[in-house]
Amino acid sequence: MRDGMRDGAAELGAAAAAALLLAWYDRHARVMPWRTSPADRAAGERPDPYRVWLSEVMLQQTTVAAVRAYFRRFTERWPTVADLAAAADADVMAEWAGLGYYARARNLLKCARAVVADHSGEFPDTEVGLRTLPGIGPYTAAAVAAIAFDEPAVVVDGNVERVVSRLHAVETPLPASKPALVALAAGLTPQQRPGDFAQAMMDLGATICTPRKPACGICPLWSLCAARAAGIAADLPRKSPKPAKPTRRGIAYVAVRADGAVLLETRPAKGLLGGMLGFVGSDWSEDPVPAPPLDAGWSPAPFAVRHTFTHFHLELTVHLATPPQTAAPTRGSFTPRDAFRPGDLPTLMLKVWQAAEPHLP
DNA sequence: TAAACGTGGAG
DNA sequence: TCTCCAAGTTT
Repeated sequence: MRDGMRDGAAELGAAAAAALLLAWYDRHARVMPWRTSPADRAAGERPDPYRVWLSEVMLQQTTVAAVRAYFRRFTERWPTVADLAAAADADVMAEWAGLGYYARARNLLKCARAVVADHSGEFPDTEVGLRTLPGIGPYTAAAVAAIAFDEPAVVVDGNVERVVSRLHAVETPLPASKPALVALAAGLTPQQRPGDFAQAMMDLGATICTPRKPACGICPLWSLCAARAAGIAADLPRKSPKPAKPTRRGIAYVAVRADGAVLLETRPAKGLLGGMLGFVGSDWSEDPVPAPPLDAGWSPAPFAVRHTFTHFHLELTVHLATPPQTAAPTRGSFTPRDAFRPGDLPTLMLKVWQAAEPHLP
């Protein structure tokens, strides 16, 4: 059984924290293309669920600075979920190129098509309903429900984990502490303005309650923060150590015909860079197996391409060739030079192209 | 539960 | 150079 008096005190503290945070947000909310201002909402304007969803997916593990340009291009090219659902896969993957975590783009299309096919073109207006869609997990479902539909869902991202772990001085390391942090966040979440509250928590984490050197001196929750009082704010949240990254190697084959056509392939829909355009190559492993896609006078390029993924370093050797017009590759196909936009490539492949291009005849 | 899954910026 | 980290989801 829970202690009624202590619960009452905790509720008062939670209400105070939410009120302080919302007051701070009203003065300091950052302007972003996917947000409506409190003033606009007071005038009756509602956030567009499509834009809220699109921004939240783009923002998964990705900085606001990186997302801005992509959000603008996507919404200009595909203004509604129906427009996106009707887009060609290759166009969406190309537009996402460079943003990373490409499963998001694949699921983005699946989700848009599911909304059109199964939900009459309207996003479900509850956390539970949203959770059933591809690419929408616990965080995104709660965020869209709160921001677009005013549902008091408990929104917990990395910012909220940090803010809450400090506010309550939770010393258990992540990810073990996650359930406790969600419970604490639930206790803070108000019934009124849940969308603003969620965005306020995330803005606070992004601008004041930062991972390193938090600006406790100007924090609206200063007076309520247990970690600040204990002098350990900068040490929280504690995290379990991460495993070291191994180095893998591979070979990329860059073939450009005399007419300028470039050999490219669309990568398999699963796995690393899945669904993205790229150069044909070997596997990536400790001991890669060469796999030239056609008989040609391949010559090793005088450089290597290094790239680091989430869980390993990659060192690519590049082989160059200028095959005849008649060459028939076993993998990929030759793309006319004027149809090849290097910007459609994921960053690793763009690095390969930028390194190889000056060495072509 | 843990591993897979990108990238660019900050310190 | 190198580690950490950013509005996580899927398998």
